[in-house]
Amino acid sequence: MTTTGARRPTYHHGDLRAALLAAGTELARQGGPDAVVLREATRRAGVAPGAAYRHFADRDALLHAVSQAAQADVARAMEAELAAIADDDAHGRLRAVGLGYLRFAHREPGLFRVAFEVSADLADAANPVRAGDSGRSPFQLLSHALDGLVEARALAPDRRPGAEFLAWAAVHGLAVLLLDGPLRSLDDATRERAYADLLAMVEKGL
Amino acid sequence: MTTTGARRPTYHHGDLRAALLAAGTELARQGGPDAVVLREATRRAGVAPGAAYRHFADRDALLHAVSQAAQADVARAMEAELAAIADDDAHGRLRAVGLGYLRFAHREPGLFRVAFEVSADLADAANPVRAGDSGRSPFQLLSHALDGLVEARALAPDRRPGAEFLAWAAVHGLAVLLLDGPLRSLDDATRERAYADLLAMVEKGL
DNA sequence: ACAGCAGTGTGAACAGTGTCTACATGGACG
DNA sequence: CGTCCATGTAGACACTGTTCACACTGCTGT
Repeated sequence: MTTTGARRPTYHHGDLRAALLAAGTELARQGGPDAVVLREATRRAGVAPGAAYRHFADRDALLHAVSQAAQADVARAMEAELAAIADDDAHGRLRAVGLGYLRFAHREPGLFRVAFEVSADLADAANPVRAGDSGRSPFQLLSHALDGLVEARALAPDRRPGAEFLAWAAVHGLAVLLLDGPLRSLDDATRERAYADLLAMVEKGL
Repeated sequence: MTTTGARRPTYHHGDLRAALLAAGTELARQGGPDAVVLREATRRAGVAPGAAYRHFADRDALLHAVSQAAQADVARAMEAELAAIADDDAHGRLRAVGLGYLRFAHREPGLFRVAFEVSADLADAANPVRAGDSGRSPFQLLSHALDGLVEARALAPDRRPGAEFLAWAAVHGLAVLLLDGPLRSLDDATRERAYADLLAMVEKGL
């Protein structure tokens, strides 16, 4: 997974860039952004530290790449939840993308942090479509679900372009608070009810 | 500001603990959590690196202390907004604490990040009252404002204990998205309108 | 087929970091 | 006045990101 997609030169290593990205992703999964240590990634790829600089300008560039891959993972999780919902159930579709987002944050806290705490990347999250990467960004999925809801019910006739951000803000904020906030240790049922309550609040408040 | 309050022994340095905390806070203000570098703090205090370990067990302990101080700053900012609102204006008081929170995040992004991105601290944010520190925590202020609103209007008769978290989630999420998200560079007027919109959404959705 | 070459990985080095240890110092208190 | 414990120092260690000169490798053009 997380194949770069482009060229596959098969030089000395095979595809070091992909190997470093995979190692970085594994580190991110276990320990969040700070755990993405360049030297450790090269170690796991069985390569000297300097080799990384043939593929990434910086430790930040590696972290950036891991972050983009993690954002794609979030989007995939959202789409998976979406798959079970009928196309005309606008209410359900909004709930699904929100749930996908929140559940991913709980299931993969490290990746989630890297996806959205790496500052420069959030700016990309709302951008049209990433170059090669296939799917939509998490923000686009949420925004699209909101569009559907607005069409289905005449929910907010004067819906201004910021409404999707407000919804995202609420969902993202709950995810963060559940991640390392006062609600960290919560049993599954209560947490799931918090998801539902928040999404209801968002839908009602828009 | 940020005086520890307790003993002031005037040993070699005077009060190194406070000096380190001040230096750490300044570093946090400029560069967020990663910028809180123990050695740099000792350098600014004019002291050897090892000296810090007489007052903080860890770099993490220093960061933790800076985080608590920053949380107190957030609370102060919220209370400052609250001061201009009449006691019986429950609507206005909820808005005020939310605005204080959001405006602080924009004015002091580095401190805000340290206040709420340092994982272990968020758990404390909701706790009753911190040991020596005078005022309320940001969460308590928000929760209190919500209580007022519930009393004033029979807003949510079956208000479950999680409602304040949902409101906090929405406010916090917007703050984060505005900090290093796609809305980063936004003119002041638009940003303030986003604050108002979100708080309206929260109030309507509760 | 062979020389060249650009892409790729190596090894050693540098500065900077957190952290530990043995040692020095100086103010407080008997 | 003398002792002692809290405080600060010096130096070391392991680790990090980053850079440099160098070595290899496999494709390219003649």
